[in-house]
Amino acid sequence: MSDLIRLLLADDQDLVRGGLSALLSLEPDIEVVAEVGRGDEVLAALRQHTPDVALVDIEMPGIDGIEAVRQAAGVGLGTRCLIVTTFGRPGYLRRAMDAGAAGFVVKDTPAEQLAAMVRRVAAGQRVVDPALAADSLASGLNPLTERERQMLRAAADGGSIKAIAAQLHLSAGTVRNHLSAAIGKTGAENRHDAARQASDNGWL
Amino acid sequence: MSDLIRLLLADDQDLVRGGLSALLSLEPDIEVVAEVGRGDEVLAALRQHTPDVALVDIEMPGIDGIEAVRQAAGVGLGTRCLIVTTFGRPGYLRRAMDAGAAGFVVKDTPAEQLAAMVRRVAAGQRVVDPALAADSLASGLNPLTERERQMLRAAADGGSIKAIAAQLHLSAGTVRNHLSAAIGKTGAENRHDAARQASDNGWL
DNA sequence: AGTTCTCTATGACAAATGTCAGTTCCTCAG
DNA sequence: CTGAGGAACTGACATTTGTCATAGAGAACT
Repeated sequence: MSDLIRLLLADDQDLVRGGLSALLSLEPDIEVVAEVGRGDEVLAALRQHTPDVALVDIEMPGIDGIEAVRQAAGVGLGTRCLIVTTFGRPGYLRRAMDAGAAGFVVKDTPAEQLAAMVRRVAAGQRVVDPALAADSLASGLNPLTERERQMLRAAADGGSIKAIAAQLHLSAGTVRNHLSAAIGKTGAENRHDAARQASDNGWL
Repeated sequence: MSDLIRLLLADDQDLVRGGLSALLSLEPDIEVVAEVGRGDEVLAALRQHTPDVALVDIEMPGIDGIEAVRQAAGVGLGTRCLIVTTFGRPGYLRRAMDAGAAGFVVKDTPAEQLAAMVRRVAAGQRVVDPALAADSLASGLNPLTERERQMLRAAADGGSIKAIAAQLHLSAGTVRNHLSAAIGKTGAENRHDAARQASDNGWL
């Protein structure tokens, strides 16, 4: 067991990444060995630096942080991934853990606790925000089919049903049926409401 | 003129605030004298600590950062405010400068430049992201009336026209007319599209 | 082989929505 | 005082949207 934790930082906001780097570099037992600003740069950086822990944001250009973690878990480099995100959406937590993340914290966690969480993840423990874990269990599994998620993602841009149908190469009637199903499952009033709720739950 | 810049940090995300604090504390000529996590705590902290510069996020609970800057400018404490935000929306920049901000930067600014910007603001200069300034000029003034903005804010939650009418104590027909006007002004297809576009421009 | 689920699609119906024309009231600049 | 413009409202109209019944094709599971 090494006494120095080697860390990779992945966050698209330069100022936030730099801040976290400064914060963690204050710890004597943590060394930031690499920083990336895009999800699709994570895997290459992991291969090059083989850090002990990767701190990964979800919202990033390229691929999102959860996909990046999935890729990292697939190649078996042994890096343990800690998701750090702005939005504590229940579905995010579940998807992150399914993808092989070792931990999940939101960005309004007290700054003093971050280093402790990194150490726990490095030591092989799982770290999860307790309140968020409760939410995740309460909100249940994602009830939407893949097709319904596609419809809601397209609907979130604000276009008409005709536009969505053209975008997905389907008939307008089919789009309406899928959206109607999604509205029913989410308990929403209309497709925009449904898209918002599904997004808030991290289902898209 | 003091050789030590005394700084206030206002950001609702504890991890980001802590990171920025660590980042700026590395600079020998900058001292973080106070941190707050809500917009409505800014004014009291300014009064208590009278810092030279305040670094203020826009998205915060209580009141937003732009309103906090307006309050700060109103009482004439001499603190110069630098807005630091996630979203580089044209309307935000204009509103921030109107409120009396001394500078405006987005969170994907390179971390190494932050201290330099704080120094420039402390020295009495104005600091504005050039690309954003161009966008702001190109996008023009907010074409929406106060009433239309209210409608769009309410519509963004996804409710029906009836729900919006009840919320604002208006008849459904009036709400439809205002929304129709807003749709026309934004060139949107429907009210949800209009709400999204107005929000992206920082008009709400 | 049968069951179940998803995806696709059509047609019909009711409700919600967007548009338009026209009116009243109020405020503010000239 | 007058005119311009915004806010509020009504009624009428066409379009869009949400719902439902129905149905065939394909995949997965028993």
